Amino acid sequence: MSNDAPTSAPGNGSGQAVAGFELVSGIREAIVSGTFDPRQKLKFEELRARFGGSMGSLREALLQLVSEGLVRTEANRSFTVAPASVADLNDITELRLQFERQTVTDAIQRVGDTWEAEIVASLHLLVKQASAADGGTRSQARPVRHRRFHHALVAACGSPWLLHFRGVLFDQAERYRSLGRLYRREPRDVVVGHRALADAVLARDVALACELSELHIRGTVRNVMANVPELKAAVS
Amino acid sequence: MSNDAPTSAPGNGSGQAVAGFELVSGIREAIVSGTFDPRQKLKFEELRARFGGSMGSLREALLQLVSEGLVRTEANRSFTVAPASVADLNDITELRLQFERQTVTDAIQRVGDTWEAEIVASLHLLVKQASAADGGTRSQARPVRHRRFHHALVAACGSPWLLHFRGVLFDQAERYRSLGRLYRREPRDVVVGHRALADAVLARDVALACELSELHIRGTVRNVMANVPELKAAVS
DNA sequence: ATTGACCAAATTTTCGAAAATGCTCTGATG
DNA sequence: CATCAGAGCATTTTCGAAAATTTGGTCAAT
Repeated sequence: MSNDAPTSAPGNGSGQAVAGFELVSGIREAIVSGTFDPRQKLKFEELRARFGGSMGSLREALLQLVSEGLVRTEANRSFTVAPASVADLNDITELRLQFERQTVTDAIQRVGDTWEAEIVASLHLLVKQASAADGGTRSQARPVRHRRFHHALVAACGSPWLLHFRGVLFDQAERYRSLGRLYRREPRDVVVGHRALADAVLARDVALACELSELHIRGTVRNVMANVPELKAAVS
Repeated sequence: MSNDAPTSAPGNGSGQAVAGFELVSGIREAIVSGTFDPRQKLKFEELRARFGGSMGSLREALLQLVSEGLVRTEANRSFTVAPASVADLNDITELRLQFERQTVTDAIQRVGDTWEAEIVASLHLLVKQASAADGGTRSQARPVRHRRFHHALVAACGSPWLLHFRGVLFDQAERYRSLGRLYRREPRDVVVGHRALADAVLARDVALACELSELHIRGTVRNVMANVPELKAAVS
């Protein structure tokens, strides 16, 4: 989906990259974008045909995705795509609201030049690519830039671990977001909402930033719920 | 250290086990207990001598530990033990306090028979083994039972993801706890504190349970800070 | 008709060697 | 004297085959 540093938990050093990168992002992309259905069994043979890699590499990639929560496995049994459900989405959403509030508030209270610059820069990239009707590159780069922008907003937050957890949930949400995009006709306007959010943060308006954040998150959820047929009825 | 289901992120199904279990817990134990120092380089050759396993298995185990935050790695570079620092401990502690409050409060508000039973049972195991001077089994089973008890207290909480994050931090804290035990002469009294906590939860006393929780966590931290020489001065 | 055991096929897990990559020491050059 | 390039060494990463485990089906017994 778009991790520059896959599932690194923060101790207090910097993030890290892990081998088999292409594989991981490839499979993640397939899961997130709905190419593989929830609960589907992931056979090594198939994966190997679609993406390259040997047994070991594939195994590592899948294990990585397990730790991200996109794939499930029991000992000596096969790997399956993690199920998606309304209950799960609700859980993720409520926590996201909480974490986003906390990190944004913290981040705003710690001023920083490079931090502001990164917000402006990532926003620029996001809107620029939203306006370009360049379909090919768009579908690929879109989640990456979206992720980067939202990360920039809260990156100055003082707690590496809270930042990490926020990131995990953001990625999980990306899966549901992507599901929503799949069933939608006209693309939502990503520019105005994000620009307002950035302005609020740069203006150090905590209350406004929190409110816009909540609106943003809830809006996404509402959209997904309305557009994805499987989730309307699906329980488990 | 004591995961029954290593680093499984919760979607909404159940937890999962992953292969190479012995290896993972073995290395984790070595890191948590301080056999391997923070920032130490983990050479495959050494690991292979101490624990069994082939290249691939070891690699998988280490990758697993990376996702747990106990090991670091950069692409095509070696694995190292995650650094430990005061800043990290403080971050973990603050979040733990928050998550523990939330989960305990939630759990108490959802009554449940099997839940109460599990609390009583796990507490029984914990105190029973605390009184036994059976050193051999103790050092092995201690963290497992400790973990199980604290998990039982909050297991009824409605949010799988919050429960997951709480667990991650609990395990991280176990590393620092273990560091503290290493340098301490007489063992702390684990019985009274835990029994009081259990009583408060079973009596549905939210305020008291939260307070005792906070005391418990802060007490651990204070102990670690006071007893571990490396952390007194260590910055990075 | 249902249960239990057993065999065969399919799939996963493990393994150590081969290939690739990063690291260090030496020697040469500005 | 400091810096840089190259070769040799150490370590990691990748790979596909062998071993181990699960799954599904068949047959006999209750």
